[in-house]
Amino acid sequence: MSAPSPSLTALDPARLHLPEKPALEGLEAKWLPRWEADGVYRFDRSRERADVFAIDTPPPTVSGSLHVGHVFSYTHTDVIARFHRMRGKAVFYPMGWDDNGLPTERRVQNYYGVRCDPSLPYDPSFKAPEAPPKPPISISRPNFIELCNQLTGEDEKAFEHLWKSLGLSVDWSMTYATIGRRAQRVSQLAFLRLLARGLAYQVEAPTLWDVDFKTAVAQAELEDRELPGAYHRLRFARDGGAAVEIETTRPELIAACVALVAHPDDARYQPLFGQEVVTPLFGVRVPVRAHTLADPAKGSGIAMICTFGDVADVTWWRELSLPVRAIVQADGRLGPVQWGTPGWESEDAERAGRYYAELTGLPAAKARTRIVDQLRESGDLIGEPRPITHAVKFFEKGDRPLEIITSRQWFFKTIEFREALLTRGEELQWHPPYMQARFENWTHGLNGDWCVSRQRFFGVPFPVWYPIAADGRVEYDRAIAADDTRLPIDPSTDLPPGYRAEQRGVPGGFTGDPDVMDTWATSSLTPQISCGWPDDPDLFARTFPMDLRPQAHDIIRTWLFDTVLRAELEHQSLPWTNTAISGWVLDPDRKKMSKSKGNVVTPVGLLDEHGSDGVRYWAASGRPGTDTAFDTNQMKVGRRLAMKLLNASKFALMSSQPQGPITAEVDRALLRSLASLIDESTAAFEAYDYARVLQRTETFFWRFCDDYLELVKGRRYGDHGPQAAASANRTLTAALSILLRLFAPFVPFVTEEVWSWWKDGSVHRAAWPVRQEVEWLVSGGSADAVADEQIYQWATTVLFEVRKQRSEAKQPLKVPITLVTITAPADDLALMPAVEADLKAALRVQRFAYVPGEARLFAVAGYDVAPA
RNA sequence: GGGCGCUUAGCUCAGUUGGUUAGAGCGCGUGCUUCACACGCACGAGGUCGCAGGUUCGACUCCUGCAGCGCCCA
Repeated sequence: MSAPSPSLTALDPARLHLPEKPALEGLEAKWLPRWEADGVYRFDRSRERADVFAIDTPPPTVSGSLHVGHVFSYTHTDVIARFHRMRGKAVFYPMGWDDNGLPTERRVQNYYGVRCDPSLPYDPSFKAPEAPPKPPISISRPNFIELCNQLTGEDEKAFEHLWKSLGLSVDWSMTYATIGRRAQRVSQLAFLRLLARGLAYQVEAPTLWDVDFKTAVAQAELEDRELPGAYHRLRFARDGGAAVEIETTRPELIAACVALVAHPDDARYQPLFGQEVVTPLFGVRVPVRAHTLADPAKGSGIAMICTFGDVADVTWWRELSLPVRAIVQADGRLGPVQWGTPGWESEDAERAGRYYAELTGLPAAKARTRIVDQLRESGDLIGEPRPITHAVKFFEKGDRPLEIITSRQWFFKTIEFREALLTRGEELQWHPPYMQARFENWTHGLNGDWCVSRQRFFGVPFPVWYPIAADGRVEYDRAIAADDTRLPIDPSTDLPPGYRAEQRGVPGGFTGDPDVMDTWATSSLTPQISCGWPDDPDLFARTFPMDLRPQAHDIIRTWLFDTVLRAELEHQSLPWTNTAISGWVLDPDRKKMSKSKGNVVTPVGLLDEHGSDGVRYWAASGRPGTDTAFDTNQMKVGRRLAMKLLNASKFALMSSQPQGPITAEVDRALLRSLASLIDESTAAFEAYDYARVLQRTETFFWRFCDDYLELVKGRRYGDHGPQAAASANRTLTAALSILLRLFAPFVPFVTEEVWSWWKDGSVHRAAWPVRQEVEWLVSGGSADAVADEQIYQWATTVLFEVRKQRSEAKQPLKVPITLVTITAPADDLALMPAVEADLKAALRVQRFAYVPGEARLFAVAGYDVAPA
């Protein structure tokens, strides 16, 4: 890493090696191994916190497919990382793999044709079948986890290959996996610390439940899906009064009804509050209650409360202190009920049992169909069901609507930190700023603590056991925590302190917690995992809180929120000071690209076809937060830019002697405008607006090629003497040095290639350009600067006017123009002497003549067409 | 239902505190093998800036309403 110095823009002729014919092909293969061998992106952990730029890289789910969206957003991060590295920061840029959880389990099941059965013992000789058998074979949990590790290992290789090909400047020596030993240790330790402080707790409570995966899910994993349904109008009998009619979309839950509810201000139902009604079919007496959450405009304005049909039921149940009458089981089927026993009292238990027997064991959807027939037959269905479309809550990866099941689950306290989290959201610097609203929306809308246990297999286990009482009852409220010096542990194989192996699962012994943590319970600790908490306090002090969290906007409610929460709980601080939110990649129809839509493009082929620099160019032109259309055209443009860089650089360097003081007005003007570009680019980068830097630099570069290079061509070849050439040559080398460094974060391969022709060391470790580099070369006050700028502007005007006429006359450039007569104000004409020689050469004009006048007129006398 | 964002040339997008005639690239058209580059060069055509009001000497830009698209939340 070099500091800005005059040598950066200087040329050592002895060092220069120009290729005959520069090419883009093979640059990735040439530079990737060299960067790795030279440790160009290695983090220097001797640097103090103030000199470190720490990035909390999103660990991709390796079981997901490689996606062009990955390429898009990870390029943004890399561009920022490279900028800060060039500015002299020690960039802390590790990569992680997020491989635990459902996506991996699903993939392993399908890939190998296996199912996990935790009751089976480990089979050390088990080998995965060649082809997935049907039906799937059952294997033990340890065997299943082996397959998970095997497959994720392969997936990680594919991801690493992609990232490297893309040119991410990650320090690959710091890679972690969220299922790795260190990540397990950190998440178990963090859990135990929350447990000790009472911030982690377990409770038997209604929990969102996926009936296919048979696991609890968190609020953050919900999504609404529009589904056809129907309102069923039902009759509830009332002693000595007219029946009450309610409307419900879930009549199969009548047996789970514990009350009716209406709005306290609803005059229609006010007389009923406190009275009892009787459920249809099952004859259960339930109270009519008042609650503001009941919507008078919805249905008949009075609803049945079941335990539990939806999240509103949970609220009513809790706030109105209602009993539990649960019928839906973990598998989504209606469970058996003994009518007439305590909790299941009925006016007519025999009749209730008869109806219910036909429903027992049916999945909810089938039970609904059946009960509608029963209701029709009993006369309790008023009219026919009215079809509607309504939003139903699903697990985002699930296939059937969620149920709400009462079960024992671990929770992290979240709700009581709502205000603190909102404050953190204000402290965090959002790029773009409006994304903070997503965070606030979500945080305001939280309706419960974070359920972190999952009834899955491939994940981080809870490091606790429970004693088994003499009567065989598991004593959940006496959890035995693991010794935090021994982490990570697996309670299904490791022993709790003071117990022997043969005491597992027997009265007087113990049992391990069977669940694993929500994948986000580990992923929310990526700052702690990568920064060395708590085992490497030295590294932690140099990197935490980190500088940047890049991520996509769709996981603000999960990854970003959870990470802010964990840092607040453990460190009472933000985990990072900035977050850069990237948009999505949209297909040409402006739909989000996703696997399920089948419009995904595999990125590896793109890199081969357009070159890494070309693909990066497209990605980097997408501003933070902005969805960007997938556009191979832009990749081609990027590739063209890279090619142009090769060729223009060759020109700038090929006849670069002599070098000398910068004396020409246009040279000074060019360099001064480059100084402005440096200022603007640096400011934009500091504001995370990398796309602006690329766009401005590209525009400058193209003008540089089309106007400046053409203008000085004759002069630099010595047509006007060595001093004039020396000025042009020094300008060309300086401008090239600065432009290469401005482009380096975006197109790292081609800039490194060109840099290597004439400079030592990597351009990616070279100092980011500063205005001072120009000022070392160009003297003169602001009056000179204005005059030089006018001359440059005038030169480009003449260039344009004469080119236009040559184009209209359809004359090739090799045919000289005999005479151009310029009519213009005297002020303009006074600028000509400074650029006349350059213009004559660039435009092939034999002679200029000048006529003072009001309007600008450029008259081409004729072309000196050589006789055929 | 609440919130956020977007709407500028055929396409993809710039347009920083309101200020001459609204820009670029791609695509298109017409030419050009010009000794860095045909993965090139020159030139050209193409837009009443989503709609309707308002503020202002002046609005793509600020305000209000509406519409369409997308996303977040309930």
